[in-house]
Amino acid sequence: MTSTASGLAAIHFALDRTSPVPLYHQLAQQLEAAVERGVLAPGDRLGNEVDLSVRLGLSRPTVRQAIQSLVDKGLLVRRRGVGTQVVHSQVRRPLKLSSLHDDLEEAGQHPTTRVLRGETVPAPPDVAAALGVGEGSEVTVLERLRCAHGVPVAFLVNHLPADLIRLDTAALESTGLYRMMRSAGITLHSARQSVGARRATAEEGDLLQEAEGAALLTMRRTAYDDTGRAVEYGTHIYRASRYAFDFQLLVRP
Amino acid sequence: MTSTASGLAAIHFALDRTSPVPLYHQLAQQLEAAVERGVLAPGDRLGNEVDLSVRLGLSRPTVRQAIQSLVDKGLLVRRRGVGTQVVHSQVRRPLKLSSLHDDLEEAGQHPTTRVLRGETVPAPPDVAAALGVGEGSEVTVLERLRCAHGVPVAFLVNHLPADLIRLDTAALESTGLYRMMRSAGITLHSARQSVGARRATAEEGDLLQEAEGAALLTMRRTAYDDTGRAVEYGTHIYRASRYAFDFQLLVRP
DNA sequence: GAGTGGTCTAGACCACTAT
DNA sequence: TAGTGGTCTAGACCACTCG
Repeated sequence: MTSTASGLAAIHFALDRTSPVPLYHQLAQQLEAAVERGVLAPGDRLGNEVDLSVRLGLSRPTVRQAIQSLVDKGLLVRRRGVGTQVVHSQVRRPLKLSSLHDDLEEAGQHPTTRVLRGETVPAPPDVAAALGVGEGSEVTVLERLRCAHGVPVAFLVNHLPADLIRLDTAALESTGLYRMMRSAGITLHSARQSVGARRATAEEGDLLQEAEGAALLTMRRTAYDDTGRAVEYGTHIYRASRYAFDFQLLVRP
Repeated sequence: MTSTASGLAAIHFALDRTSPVPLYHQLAQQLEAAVERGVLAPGDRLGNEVDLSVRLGLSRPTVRQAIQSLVDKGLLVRRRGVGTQVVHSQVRRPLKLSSLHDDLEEAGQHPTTRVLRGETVPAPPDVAAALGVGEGSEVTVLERLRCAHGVPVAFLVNHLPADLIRLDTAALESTGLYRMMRSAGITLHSARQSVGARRATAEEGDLLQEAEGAALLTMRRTAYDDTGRAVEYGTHIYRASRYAFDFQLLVRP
């Protein structure tokens, strides 16, 4: 064990028991940071939960909880009788409730949004069905044009129960709908999505600067909060020539 | 507490300590079954981990582990100071490494597959890059036509390192590629996907019984195993008129 | 056989929510 | 204030993998 200085041995872990952040979470964050910074290289073994817990002055279950959270993220792999290893590279950002705004921002495309329409209307039948509200009850309808580098990328139509959030066009243009919902105290739980394709109508072509009949990606989504209440229904179209859904899946054992 | 017979109280849990199946997993399965059968209705509280652990003769961490696994699945929601509740309906099948074969089978569409091509060839540059193998090294290439009700739905092209599995056309036509890989001892870990759209070429139209220029859904996927090794690279096209990707996302807190 | 993760126990104290 | 989940401990034994 004197021959090689393993990656883990070189790491200094700083755990603060007075912090409100749970110990297992502090440990997980520092392990993840070590992986990001390359201190722990892909394939490196983390080895021996017991030793690690002794070294850190934590109980083994706490150390396990930290490691498990990174396994769930796909960053580490545990194998019985073998050990825990850093996963080999390619794993990053798992599929989340993807927001086009965030997607483009991460890709450095400086997205801008123009709100074309934002008002409260009686729910049409399809929207009422998707949101699980009475037909004709009040819903907020949003139509937005998302651009990157000044070029249209997507046309987004969203419907929300009218009592959920207050319409704020300025905030919508700068931060995106999901962040607004989050800061309005809505905790998203899950969403159903359907991704398809079709050809653009003449109007859609005008809007997105595509020819009539061009290929479009379509996405329909209904999002639910903790309580199972539908909080958003979106029907979006994307220029297939400029946008694709890109994501990572993790296989649950 | 005599006024209402709560759903949970009526359930008989049968835990077998001699079984190789972990106790927390047995409990999770039976709780899940109770939700599926409607014994536990959406909104029902599961309440009180401590009482439940006493009643079952389990420790609280074990009960927690069972509940946590169902929370991770999106079936239950826990809120501090409140309790644990069954999530309100709409949650089901989370996004997994989706296999078109399984998808269609679950939808009752009786899929059939015809292997159009299956051979070993030197890896072309794009395939070599995606699989992380040397250009020109041996890879297995598969071309398959997937049909439902005798009508073409998708054209699937897959590349795999040649040493991974043995080509078995019969098995491929009956069980699908992912099951074959699984039974060959390959444990999938994650995959990167990109979903887009474009218009069909004349050849693609012939193959899929669509007009030239029809909208197609496209999917590119690289799948990795435990060790981070790329085990499959697929470039698929789907008839957008007959197929859409349908899935459920869970938001991780 | 040695070393690893997987499971399980029986407690403890804390933080949050509701009333 | 009572009740809930959230965190944490200090052990124990088992199952699997590898040399």
